[in-house]
Amino acid sequence: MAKTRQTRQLEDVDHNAGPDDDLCCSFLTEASLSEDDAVELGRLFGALSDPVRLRLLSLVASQVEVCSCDLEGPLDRSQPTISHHTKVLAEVGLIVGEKRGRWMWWRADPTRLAAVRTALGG
Amino acid sequence: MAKTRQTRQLEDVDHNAGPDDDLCCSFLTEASLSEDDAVELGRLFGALSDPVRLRLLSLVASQVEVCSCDLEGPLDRSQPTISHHTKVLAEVGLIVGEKRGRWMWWRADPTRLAAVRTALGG
DNA sequence: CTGATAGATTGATGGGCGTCAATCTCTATT
DNA sequence: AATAGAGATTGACGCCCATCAATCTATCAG
Repeated sequence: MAKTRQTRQLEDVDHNAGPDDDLCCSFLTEASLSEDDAVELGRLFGALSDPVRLRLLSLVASQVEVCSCDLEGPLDRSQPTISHHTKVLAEVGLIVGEKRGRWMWWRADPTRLAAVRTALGG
Repeated sequence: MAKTRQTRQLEDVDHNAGPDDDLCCSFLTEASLSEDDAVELGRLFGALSDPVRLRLLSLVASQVEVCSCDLEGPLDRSQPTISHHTKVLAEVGLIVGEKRGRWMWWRADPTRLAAVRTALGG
């Protein structure tokens, strides 16, 4: 820490953001992000930080619905790996799955993507 | 891979995206992301996936300019750790540094943030 | 020149993540 | 009931990352 410069403590926020809450309105460029919001946002960006997951999301988002079985080929990854990535994306709400018969169908949640965009200063 | 479903190979893209190119126009929800774009975007999101870096960026972006020495306090991290995080953010172009005298001053690059937003489907 | 300070770099450590083989569960088909 | 296929789970392996102490470099004050 320096001596003659403006500083700003964050601390003491008491911000009880629920588990997977919608990061309400955190405008990254407006005020200092609360610690909890930062963790939540970080989780979202973490889910987006893997190239395979990004292409997976891109595949799902560019169609109405995509079956898990149709991801292994284009993404060139094993079945367990695909299952892992869909799980990660689903856990942060970027995609939503529905099991029909033997197949798992995935849809993108545009609301969630928009939330990320907003957090970035939409 | 399944049998009776639409598939789409990506491969053979010959996409020679430069080192730290501006991810031109990748609209996540429109077409399948190229492998190179996915790697580049992933790097950006990776830089944003750490809560400390998000708060750091938030601190910098909410002001005209912030000195490194004024980050250790609010972020509650050691000097080497702050230096590491600023480096990561600078490497993907989210912040830009300028050394003046003994101090390092950081600015956010709104263009870069906007690029991420666009890639998300702005 | 000397001492002090801001920041970068290095090395070490602990933890998390991407990947796949093997296995398990569930569903549909015969 | 038996077989086969789709997806989830587990365990293991290698790699990357966040963190800090120690050190190095550069800049200013005296």
